[in-house]
Amino acid sequence: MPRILIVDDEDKIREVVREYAEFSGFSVVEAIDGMDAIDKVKAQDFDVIVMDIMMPRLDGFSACKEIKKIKNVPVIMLSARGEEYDKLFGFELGIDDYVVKPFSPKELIARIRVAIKRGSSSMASADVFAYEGLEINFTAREVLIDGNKVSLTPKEYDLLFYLVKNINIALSREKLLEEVWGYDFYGDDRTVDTHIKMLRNSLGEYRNLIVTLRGMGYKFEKVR
Amino acid sequence: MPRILIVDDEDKIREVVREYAEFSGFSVVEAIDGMDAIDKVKAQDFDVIVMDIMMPRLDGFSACKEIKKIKNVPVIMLSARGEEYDKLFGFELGIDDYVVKPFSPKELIARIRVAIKRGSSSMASADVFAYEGLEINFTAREVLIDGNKVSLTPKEYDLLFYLVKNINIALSREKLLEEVWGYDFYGDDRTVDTHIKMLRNSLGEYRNLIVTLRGMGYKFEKVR
DNA sequence: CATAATTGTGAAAGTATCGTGACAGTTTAT
DNA sequence: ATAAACTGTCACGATACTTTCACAATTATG
Repeated sequence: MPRILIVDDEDKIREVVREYAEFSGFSVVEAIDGMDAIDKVKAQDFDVIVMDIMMPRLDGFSACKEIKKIKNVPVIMLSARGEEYDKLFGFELGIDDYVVKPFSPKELIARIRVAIKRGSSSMASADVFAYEGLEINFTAREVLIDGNKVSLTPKEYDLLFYLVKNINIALSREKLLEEVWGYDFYGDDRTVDTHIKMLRNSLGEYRNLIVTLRGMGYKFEKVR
Repeated sequence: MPRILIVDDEDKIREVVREYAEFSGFSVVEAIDGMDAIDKVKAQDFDVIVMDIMMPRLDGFSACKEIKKIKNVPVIMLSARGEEYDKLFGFELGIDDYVVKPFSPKELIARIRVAIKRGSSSMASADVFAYEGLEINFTAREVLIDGNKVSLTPKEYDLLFYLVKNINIALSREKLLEEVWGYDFYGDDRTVDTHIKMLRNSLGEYRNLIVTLRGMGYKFEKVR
């Protein structure tokens, strides 16, 4: 039986969702705000979290951010009508879906089903590059070396992703600056070098997948 | 920036997809039904089309059929819950993927990315010159002899690339200096000779593809 | 064949590029 | 507000590369 966590400070909302969800065959746990939700997530596993944005103590976005650090659970946000900007902001946080209040419980349940299905199928379309013990997950923005998560800085991610997306293609510093830093970056060419250096250090034993093309730039190369 | 065409008669659906897609770095064009979509496809190029099945005037399947006659664009179909059409029928029409409503925008974007990647997987293959055991890959800035990588210096690459790009064309030292070294090089003519020497050494058994034109210059010659 | 013109080549001097650590300015987290 | 993390720049040293030059080898010419 799929387990869902419903997070909202309004009793009435929780009650309605619980009713429909249980009728639809889900097991429901409630949390009253973001802090409460984080505690529950630490203690138990859920298949999906349905969370309001506006809540006392800790809002939905912040809670979502924290939760994603703990476990990768699909999160569906409940947003009040007219919170357009928030949609974009939330998507960045890894929010899977939005349901605008007032919502039809039937619709919410349908979306919960979609989220669960997607979550359990372990994301069939996960965009991943793998080579020996090196795994680069573009979707999750995650790099694993021998199963251990490597934490990269934002620029390191961006640079690595661009290099890997253009595997076996020679890339000049200018090209890299334009594509990774942006066309409006008017800094030193050698900035690339420094970040390549740090990226190589982060890649440890796989550092040599990034080859220097003297007089030209760099390239990510998959050896055979 | 990849361009996507979203075809749906419901404003709300188009709006949501547009928002997420634009945030994800896509350029979005909307069409209100199948006929509209066909007009747009005739006028512009898209990387992927997201289309509803149930629409007034011209439905998604018929529109897809027509569109495929015009251009080969990946098509993702949106089907309402319960509209369990025969998937085989759809794939026969060249439909690349199905997303069932209500969908999570995040999932749709992921599928759009996959479709684009698939579509462009037949991307311009690496720019390569090959002759017997000699392979010159311009894209990767790589030269292989019998499958083994040959490491060249920057000038050797540049010189070789220019020679090969102008295969069977006689090139004077002046021309080579101007094109490979740059118009602002004010050095000795004979510098070319030295680099030709080193390049020939690097090319090993294929050294004689570079032919000396006495009193003139050099040329890269494909025998036979 | 002798000579001049031209090209091949090795070595040495000169130059450029890259990797790196340090640091200051900035952003982000706490 | 303070600490921590990140970014961009710089300068230094090691290394790789380029250029020049002198001489050897080759080719053309009378």
